[in-house]
Amino acid sequence: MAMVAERAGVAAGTIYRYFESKDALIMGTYADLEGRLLKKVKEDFPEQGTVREKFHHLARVLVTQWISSPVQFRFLEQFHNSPYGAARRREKMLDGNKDICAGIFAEGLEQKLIKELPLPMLFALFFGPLVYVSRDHILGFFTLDGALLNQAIDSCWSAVKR
Amino acid sequence: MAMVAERAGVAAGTIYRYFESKDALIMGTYADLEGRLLKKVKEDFPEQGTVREKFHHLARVLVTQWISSPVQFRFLEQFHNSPYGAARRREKMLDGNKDICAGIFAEGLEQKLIKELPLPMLFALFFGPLVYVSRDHILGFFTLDGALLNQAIDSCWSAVKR
Amino acid sequence: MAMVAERAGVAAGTIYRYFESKDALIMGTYADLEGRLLKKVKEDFPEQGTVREKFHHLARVLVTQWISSPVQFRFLEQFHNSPYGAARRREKMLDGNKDICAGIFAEGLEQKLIKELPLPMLFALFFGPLVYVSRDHILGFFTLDGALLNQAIDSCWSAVKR
Amino acid sequence: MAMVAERAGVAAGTIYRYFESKDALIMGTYADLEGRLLKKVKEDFPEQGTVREKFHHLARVLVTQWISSPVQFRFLEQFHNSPYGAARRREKMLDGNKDICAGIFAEGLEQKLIKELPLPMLFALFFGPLVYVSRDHILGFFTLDGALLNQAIDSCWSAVKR
DNA sequence: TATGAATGAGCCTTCATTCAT
DNA sequence: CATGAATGAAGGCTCATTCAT
Repeated sequence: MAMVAERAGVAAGTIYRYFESKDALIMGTYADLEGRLLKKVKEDFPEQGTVREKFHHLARVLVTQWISSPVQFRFLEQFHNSPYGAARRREKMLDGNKDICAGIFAEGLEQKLIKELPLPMLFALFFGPLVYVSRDHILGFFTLDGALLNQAIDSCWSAVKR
Repeated sequence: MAMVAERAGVAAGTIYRYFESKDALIMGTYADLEGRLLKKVKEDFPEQGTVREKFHHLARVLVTQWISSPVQFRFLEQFHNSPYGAARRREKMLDGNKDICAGIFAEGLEQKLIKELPLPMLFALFFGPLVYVSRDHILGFFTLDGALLNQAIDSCWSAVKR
Repeated sequence: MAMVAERAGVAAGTIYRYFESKDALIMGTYADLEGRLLKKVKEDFPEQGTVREKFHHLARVLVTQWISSPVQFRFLEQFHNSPYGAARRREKMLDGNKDICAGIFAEGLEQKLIKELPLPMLFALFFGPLVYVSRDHILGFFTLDGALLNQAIDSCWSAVKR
Repeated sequence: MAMVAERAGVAAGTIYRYFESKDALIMGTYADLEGRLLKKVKEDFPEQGTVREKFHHLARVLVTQWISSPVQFRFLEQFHNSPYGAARRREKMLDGNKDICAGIFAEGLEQKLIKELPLPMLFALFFGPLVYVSRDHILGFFTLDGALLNQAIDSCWSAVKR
């Protein structure tokens, strides 16, 4: 909290006018980040395109965003790996509100284009590699240029498509 | 450290005779865990089998181990996500010592069975989903029975194979 | 201070237009409360009664007020136990202004009805038990009905009378 | 806690090896103090004396102790006025273990020497003035010499005796 | 070699007070 | 006059590490 305050150029106590606690700050920051990410996804979204095109769009936008701001990516990763990340997912599963990702999977399933597997597994197959690929790019283990990203997304598509 | 000492049945200070610091303890624990994991992989390893069979064996053993001991899985995950995990990988890349996983990929590449992509990317495509699938099983988002595990591994194989 | 402001329906800073500091607010609140208490004592005060009757009236009114509003009682108690309580008493001793309580004691002394002891000691003998009895009633250690209150006051009277 | 540590000549963290929390430190300190007080009461206790003599002994020892160490007296007072003091009393009432004070009251009641009133009320009548008298002596409102103390105790006895 | 008491920097949070608006 | 955002010292507590025994 001290570091956050310092970077924000305010005193430590000031944070607590805007966030009830450290946890609230983390949750709020996550929600904000996710919102901005999804907003980017919705821009130029190929509403009329094929499912495959939608997946490509989604994946490309996400990965592009992630690797363009490593600090945010680290934050998202850590959030997902924390108990709060798990809690958030559990909540999300309960309220029927499909988010945009789940929507694309649903469409793919409906059209019998992708495998009939539990949704979390489809997510794992499709997003797992994208997250790892982004991380390794950020860490410098290899360079993810446009061509490689395309191949990565194709591979993910291969994993989930029938 | 206090908890570790207590579980070990020794005094807090004793740890420091065996490990220079908390970090060293974590690194050592990781190395030990990884060693045991790889040992399990080597048991019944289909030395004479096809590359695909080797991948299947590797994946099945790993996932089985992971989900059979969630605490260890959490530890491995956290380690990989920490700066020390990255440091370790960097070191590994430098010394030419191929570990068993890299070996299988090398074999697949040699036989032109899998895509010609940077090794970290192949790892991401193959192991990313496996890790995520294991995590979601542990968190209870779905149940990974034998059939689903098979489909998961097949999907991962689809992602990396030519 | 934040809570006080909220209950008062004003902003936090507004308090400082009316009270110089938290301490001043506390002192002012105490003075107000004491004033109201003494006002109640003066209503129906048996100006023509015996000293014993005056003591009874005084004690009954005070205890009745105290236990009818536990929050105020807590405040008075805490105030008396604080350095400010002591300071206030010291000031009071200096200015010759006898308050109503001291007046009754003076009358009793004059009429040789009560023991010749230092005033603070007479106060202790008479009010100490009343405060404690009120506190224990509020805390629920016993129930102070009218009969018990009468006995309590009689006992206090026994303690100070010759 | 910082001040306690400093006075104890240890680092802040050291306290927590001996007391689980600030509350535990307070409770422990109180128990210790009370124990020492009661030990003093038991020395030279007139086991064969009359109830009145026992009360006199008890009161004299307590007041003498209190005023001989004002800091401890302040602590005891604050403790009794805190929620923990109330909680402690409640616990004590539940376990039948009569403490030495309650024992003397019981004896007095048995011998029909003191009024039949609820125990908390008898405590209030007898100890209330003693506490107040000690406090006022410590604050310098008057000087409690041996003679005055005797009169105070006699007065308290008058308050509770039949 | 093992112990475990001691350390102290650091953590999150609160709250009386100020001051530009 | 009132506001309320900002302040920052202080609070209780944790924990990796050290060192005399």
